Amino acid sequence: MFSKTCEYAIRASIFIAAQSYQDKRVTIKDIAENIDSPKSFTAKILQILAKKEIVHSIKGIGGGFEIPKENIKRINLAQIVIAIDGDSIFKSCGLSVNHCCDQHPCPLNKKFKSIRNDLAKMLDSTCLEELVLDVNSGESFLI
Amino acid sequence: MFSKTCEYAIRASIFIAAQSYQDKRVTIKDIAENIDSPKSFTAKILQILAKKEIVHSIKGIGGGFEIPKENIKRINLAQIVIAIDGDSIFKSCGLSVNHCCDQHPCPLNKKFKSIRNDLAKMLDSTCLEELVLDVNSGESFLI
DNA sequence: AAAGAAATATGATTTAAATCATATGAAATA
DNA sequence: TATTTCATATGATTTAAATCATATTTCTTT
Repeated sequence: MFSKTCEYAIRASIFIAAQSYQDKRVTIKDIAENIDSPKSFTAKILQILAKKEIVHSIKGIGGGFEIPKENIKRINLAQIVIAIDGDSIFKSCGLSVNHCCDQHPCPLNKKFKSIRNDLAKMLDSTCLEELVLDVNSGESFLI
Repeated sequence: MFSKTCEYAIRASIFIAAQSYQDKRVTIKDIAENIDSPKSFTAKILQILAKKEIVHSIKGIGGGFEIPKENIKRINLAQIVIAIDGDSIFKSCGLSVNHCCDQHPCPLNKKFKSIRNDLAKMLDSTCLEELVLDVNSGESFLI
């Protein structure tokens, strides 16, 4: 469904948000350990998220990553997915038929659109905050 | 969503079925040309489909691939997807969290399950026949 | 100002998927 | 039975994603 990169991005974002929610800033090492991801690879992903202003990075001693509390409500999964994988998951043809569209549909066009729409709706309506609450209350896990 | 291999498998199956529906047998070359896929790669995929008895292969002059008419009704997309990609798409965690399950759910477990179920339902309820009819009537395209 | 701790930037390596190429085997027909 | 046409089998190559490694930059603290 998502690329591994995107999965790590989502898990990292949730973790950072969960810590920021408790006023804690986290380093790459913290993140990698707590979401069980390769450290350098995670660093690369965080750079992208920082550039897209999904996470905020602070260099130097005491630095790390955080997500301002106001943003935890505002950031949704769709933004993260788009930042990493682009919007192909929302638009691309399920059978990779060239130029598949309503005027020139693949045999699955209609049925796929419905599922893709559900996915898009879900990603769009799921903000970090609700995921953070679940993680912080021990109802769900990142590892 | 699906691997490229699986996409080719689905398109090839639809094409073969569409031709079989009109009592025509097709060669690998025909298939590759008509679904715009790499020929040798397609051959490899067809071997798998033949072993899983989704398509029927006939060697020698006049040979090729076909899907017996009775089967065009019976074969659904889920069977093809499982033959190629396995059932991971129906079961795997959207965030690749280790051992994600109801007792140890990732933050997206619930929401993903709902979408995966819709997908499974769609693949299960879509048989080759309905796709073939669309293709043969010119309503949808494989290329 | 110096030292240390952090992110950033870049490039190399590994792995897996996708693709290409070719030799082999089986069936039909002449 | 020889030849041709097809699928089958196998392995090599390419490509892209994932991972690893390291040098550089920035910031903080002393």
